[in-house]
Amino acid sequence: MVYTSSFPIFSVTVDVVCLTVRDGRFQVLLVERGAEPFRGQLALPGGFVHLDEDLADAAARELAEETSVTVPAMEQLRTYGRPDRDPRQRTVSVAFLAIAPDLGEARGGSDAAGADWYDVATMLARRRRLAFDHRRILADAVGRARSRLEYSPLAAAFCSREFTIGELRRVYEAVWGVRLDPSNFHRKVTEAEGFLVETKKTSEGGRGRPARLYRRGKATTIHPPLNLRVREPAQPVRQGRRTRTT
Amino acid sequence: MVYTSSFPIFSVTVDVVCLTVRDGRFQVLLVERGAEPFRGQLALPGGFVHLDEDLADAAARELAEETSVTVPAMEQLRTYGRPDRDPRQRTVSVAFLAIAPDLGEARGGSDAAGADWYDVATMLARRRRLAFDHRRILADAVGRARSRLEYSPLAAAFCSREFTIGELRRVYEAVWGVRLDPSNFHRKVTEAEGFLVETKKTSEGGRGRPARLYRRGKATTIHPPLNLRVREPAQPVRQGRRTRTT
DNA sequence: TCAATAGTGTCTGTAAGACAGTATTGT
DNA sequence: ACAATACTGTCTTACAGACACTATTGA
Repeated sequence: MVYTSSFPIFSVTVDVVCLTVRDGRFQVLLVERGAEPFRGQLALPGGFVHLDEDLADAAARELAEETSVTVPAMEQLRTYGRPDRDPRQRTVSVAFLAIAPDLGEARGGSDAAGADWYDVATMLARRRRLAFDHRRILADAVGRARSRLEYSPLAAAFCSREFTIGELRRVYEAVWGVRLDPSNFHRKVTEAEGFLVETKKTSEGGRGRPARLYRRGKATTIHPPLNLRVREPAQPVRQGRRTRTT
Repeated sequence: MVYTSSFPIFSVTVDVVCLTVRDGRFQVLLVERGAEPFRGQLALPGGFVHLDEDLADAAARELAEETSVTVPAMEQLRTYGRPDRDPRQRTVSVAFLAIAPDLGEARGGSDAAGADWYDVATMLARRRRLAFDHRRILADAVGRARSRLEYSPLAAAFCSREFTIGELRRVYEAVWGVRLDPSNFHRKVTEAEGFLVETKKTSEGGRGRPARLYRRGKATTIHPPLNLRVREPAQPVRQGRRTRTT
């Protein structure tokens, strides 16, 4: 098929940064490219937007086609359009951020060669290569996710529908790469209006005292923001100066 | 000229939301459209991206062409791509946020029929009509600017190169639509590391005591965030409850 | 002189961090 | 019993808001 136009021709694609926390590790869903360019390299799932399709719909479709993962909602991240970012033709890519709960083992995608979860820190390491400008996109997405945790109930999207406060805390710890005080964390999130809804159930089979299960509340923003600050694993801050990021 | 492609054909445009504060009023730069569709209606400055042009460059070019305004930097806002947003053909528009200091009276654009500043509140009123989905874009931009004030030195971009703390405060008051306590504001911004750089000069010709002039510092984020809360004009909060947004 | 704006100092209440202490499970 | 995790309470300190007070100008 050949398309024609009297305006400059762009291709528009979507790329999806799908993040999760598995076993306390912050991970991203990547596919192995089955076609040129960058054949065989790791890349974010994504592809061309159809002419009659909304951007977010295209992102959800590509994610499902290539990885068989579906997520409840996606958030637009940023658009990447440097003239040289795709060697084939001028392509503008709209990136989306998706958050998935721990989905167990990786799924074979129906479309791409293979889809799997990878540690975010590893993929952001200098020497790792991702197709196109996907390393940059991943970095932007991680930054966005980290800041979203503080002001929005995003963390709950990393958990299954019902979760304990401990599970929620481990999401923060994995995404931020810090350790948090369990007591203070408990107080902050339970006092944040609309963030969590208590259920009558408790967890089972854990090592310690069973924990109450919660569901995500209706709030879309957290007031006041969690404003949690770091307690480094190696050197716990005991006394004195407040550890604000400076 | 006719372009051809074997991929679906999109047009890619940029739209610029250029905001300023003039006489204590929060305003946006709009042009009157000289061509169909939406001829004669108000719209954000913007237009088609050239094939070899970066998105941010296109935004700066269109802004300058249509309004003769230039700004030091622009920030990407969001991308709008609903299939029906342009009646001509499938168009994806990347919106940018630009902040300008008070530039005095409006300039005639060299390209569009006319460019002028309009009150943001008026243009966001329900009954106002802007071309395309530009009212939505404007609303998103205003939300972004409001939240940026708290965490970044963006407010200084609304001021000329050297400014007083009073001028800076009036930016916050205009953008947020609130009144702030001058003393506490002074303390917060002067204590925020890297936000402001003191000069030796003072303002002249004002009504009260001359104020020291400051320049923007090197910080790109403000630590800690200003976290300023509202003192309503009508009903000053004197005693008791803290006025956090709830 | 007064009005207006700039800037400093200080008090108070809220909330974050530290951490001790209690509760309830599996091993 | 002990380790592990969940949860509660309390002390201390940092910081936002209120506001009194001083400083310096123009009218």
